[in-house]
Amino acid sequence: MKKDIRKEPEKESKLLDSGFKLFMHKGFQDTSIQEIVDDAGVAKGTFYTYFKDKYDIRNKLIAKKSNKLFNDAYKKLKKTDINKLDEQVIFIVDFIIDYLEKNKLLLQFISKNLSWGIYTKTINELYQKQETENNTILELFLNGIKEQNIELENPEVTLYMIIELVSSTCFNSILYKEPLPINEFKPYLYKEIKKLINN
Amino acid sequence: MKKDIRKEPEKESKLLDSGFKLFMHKGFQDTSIQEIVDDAGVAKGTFYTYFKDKYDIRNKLIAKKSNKLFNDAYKKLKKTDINKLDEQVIFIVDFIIDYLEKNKLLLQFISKNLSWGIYTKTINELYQKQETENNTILELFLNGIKEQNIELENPEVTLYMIIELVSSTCFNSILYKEPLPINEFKPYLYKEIKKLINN
DNA sequence: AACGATAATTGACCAATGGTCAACAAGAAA
DNA sequence: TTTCTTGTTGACCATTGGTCAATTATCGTT
Repeated sequence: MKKDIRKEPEKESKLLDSGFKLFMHKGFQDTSIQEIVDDAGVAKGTFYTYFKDKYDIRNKLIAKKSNKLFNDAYKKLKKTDINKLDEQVIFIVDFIIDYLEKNKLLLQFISKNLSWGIYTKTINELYQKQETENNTILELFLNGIKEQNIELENPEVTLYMIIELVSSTCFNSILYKEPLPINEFKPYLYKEIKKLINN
Repeated sequence: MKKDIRKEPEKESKLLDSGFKLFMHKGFQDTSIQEIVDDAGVAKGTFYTYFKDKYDIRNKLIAKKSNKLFNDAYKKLKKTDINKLDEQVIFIVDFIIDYLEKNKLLLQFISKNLSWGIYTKTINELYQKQETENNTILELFLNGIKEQNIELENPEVTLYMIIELVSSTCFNSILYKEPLPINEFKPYLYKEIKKLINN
């Protein structure tokens, strides 16, 4: 028997849009499901055919938005002719910082609700349903290391540390100006990234 | 007129204990205030004379527990004769990792609920009410730099990056074994800490 | 000791919300 | 058309965070 797919993707994406809009302006806790479905123009019960619960829509939103941001950065990099690995990484970091600085609400939303476990789990789910693109930065990184003869004991771990260092410090630098406002903080950060890559 | 202080600190600490116990075993969301006050043996209203709301008790718990852990590490360090700055920092990091590895529930609680803004704000409040000790690692770090003639452009920023790198990566390594289980991950981390301090 | 003032405590009560489900609608297959 | 599956609806429920008027305990003052 063929599986019947009648679920309209429009409804899900409408709910996602409404959820995102409301989470941005009112925060996750202060947004009720009733408000989301009202905004999306569907009944409350419908919400629960597309999402397991309130956390489910939040996780999917974070995963999608983060992933899009990341892929945009990667696409823009491919249009440049930057060819040194450390500069490539810094280009991507810079793109992401700029974007988040201009979208502090998004950053706030991500940093308040993101946790590594949730993120990887949801990204994985979306990837298996082919609703998201692959993890391109790892490829970039591994290729760069091969081509440029960079010696790293464990590239995956190095990349991981760079990502963590960037995200945790930049979030604070942009949102709370701690320990420095982002523009003063950048040089230190980039120096450390170079150190991590070039030994 | 003298200020009347009749509030019993016992009640507050009983509520904190009950809250901690329940948050550990049932999680923050699944613990109701009714359960906390029942466990502490007070009425619901009393809760709200000691804490502004449910988030308030959570923030105070995180701040207190994190602070205690940190100070325990520092006290133990002072009993050793480690005198190189990078080794001192690694000693403290090691102490904290060990502790959190043995108390995964606490780590989970902290990492799920901690955000930098909340943390610094709450620590600051507690410090002003003299309910917590001072920020000793910064002193250690600055003293070490002076005594050992280490050259760092901006020591505060370096220390900050070390703390962020350690916390974000170790949390994931212990809880999710990503990118490596903590024991395999440690060498990479310590190498990077040394790089950060020694250039 | 007695009194008044202030602060702490209580628990019934309320409003809001996350989630359920029986009934209904719409479309596909026969 | 009839049947079956899947999507949709919104009234309804249980739970919970937070309030507040009334009560009790404690301190300073006379």
